[in-house]
Amino acid sequence: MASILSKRLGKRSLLGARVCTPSLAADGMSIEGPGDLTGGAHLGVYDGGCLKECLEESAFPSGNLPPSRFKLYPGQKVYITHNGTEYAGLVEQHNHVDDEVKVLVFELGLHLCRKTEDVRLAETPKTMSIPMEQVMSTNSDASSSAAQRMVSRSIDVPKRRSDALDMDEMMAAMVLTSLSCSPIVQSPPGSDLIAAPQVTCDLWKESGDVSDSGSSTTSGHWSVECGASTPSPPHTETSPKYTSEVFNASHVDEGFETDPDPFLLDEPAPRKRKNSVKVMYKCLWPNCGKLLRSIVGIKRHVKTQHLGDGMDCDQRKREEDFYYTEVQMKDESEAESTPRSPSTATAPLLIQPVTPKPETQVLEVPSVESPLPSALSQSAPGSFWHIQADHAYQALPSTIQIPVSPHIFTSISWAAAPTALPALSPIRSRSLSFSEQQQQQTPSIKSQLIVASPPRAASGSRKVRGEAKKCRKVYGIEHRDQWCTACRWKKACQRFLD
DNA sequence: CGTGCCGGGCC
DNA sequence: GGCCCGGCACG
Repeated sequence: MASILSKRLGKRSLLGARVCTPSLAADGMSIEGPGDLTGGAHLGVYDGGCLKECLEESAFPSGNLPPSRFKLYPGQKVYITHNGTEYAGLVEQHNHVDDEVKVLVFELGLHLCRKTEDVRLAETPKTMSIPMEQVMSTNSDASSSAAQRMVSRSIDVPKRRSDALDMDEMMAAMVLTSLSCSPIVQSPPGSDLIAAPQVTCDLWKESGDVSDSGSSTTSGHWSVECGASTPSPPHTETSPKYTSEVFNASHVDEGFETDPDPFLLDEPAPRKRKNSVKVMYKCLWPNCGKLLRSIVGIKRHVKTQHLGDGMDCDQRKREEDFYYTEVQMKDESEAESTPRSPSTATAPLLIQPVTPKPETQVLEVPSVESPLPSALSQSAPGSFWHIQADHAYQALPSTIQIPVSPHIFTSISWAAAPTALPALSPIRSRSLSFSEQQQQQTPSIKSQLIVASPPRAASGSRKVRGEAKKCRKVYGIEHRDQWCTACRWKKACQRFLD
């Protein structure tokens, strides 16, 4: 039945139905109206309450509804103007073909025929809640209370509104969802987010991108890592950097660079950083290693700095992905907002490659390696010097001591570290001559020795007890006066050297 | 536990 | 610098 169809349409239509025109009313029964019945019509509904009440209540509501195509159902309460007076009535019949409505006006006891457009609908909020089923079942029934109920179902207007609302909400939700889902991904087009429906597509697309980059998979990490979530701190210096990057094509630095794109800063990246761990994207291009906060940023970097315009879009895009990797950096100090020099920037940070790409290996090397040597070079020398002093204290020729005693090894290992130092004093050099030779012969073990030796120095510095007899043993405690001086002094025996 | 001797104090 | 000794490591 057409009514069903129209009803459905009506639901969708936002328009309220209002039909009468003031001037018209005077005509009485004849109704003229628009031919179009298909439009969704919202009819006021009246649940069989008293007419009077309806009149009072509905006098205005219907008026608010814009005149338009609508459908009237038997039993539906409407208002019509007759002889200059408005009367409430019930729809008896709605002739779609002629677009006329037959209305029963109780007050006059008349059946009036009016054009649809001249009929004003009485609408009540109550009707909104009426379920569809009711409507469906009552369609064909023109009389009886059932008809009245039917009317109620027509209340689509409000419902429709809710629908619209839902749609809006959904849209909003989708946008939000996409935002939250694809934190880092947001491409420079972040501004697009503002846009409506179309955006959605892009967003979803983007989200896919996100997972692609691996950020989505790492979300677990974030949740695990607790800590102060640091929403992107103000990066005031970013702007300048950005400009420099943009304008200086040859600009290549390994430094820690904040994301140049202001849009990206406030986005997902901050969110992801639930704790102090932050995700960065590192350029894998040889000798570059640039760090950026966002995928977009790194992509752009790779594109502009390394790939250039040589290749076509597709190829370039693939290349972009290839030349950067995601890394998690543990940022203990909140210094992230301040620029750092290349050397200091990476050291305190824990760089943890997230992506399985082989290139990631490269990342760790620089940051981890650099601090190590420096630490050793600083600590080792001190111990070394101390040892040397000890040897000197005993006033024994270094050439003899070193080869003879098991300490040799120790000495050598220690010596290795100092060699790293550019300048050795003549004295030191002399005492080290032996060990230095060793070191030159086996440069490859240098690092090992360096690492192992420090601990030894502490405990191993003590001279191993010699096998030879000592003065004490020889002469006995009774003849202490016959001991060598060293023995008397409880020093290393010089008479019976091992 | 005896011994070797380092590290350090006293003069 | 000579002398002495507490204390540790080693066997």
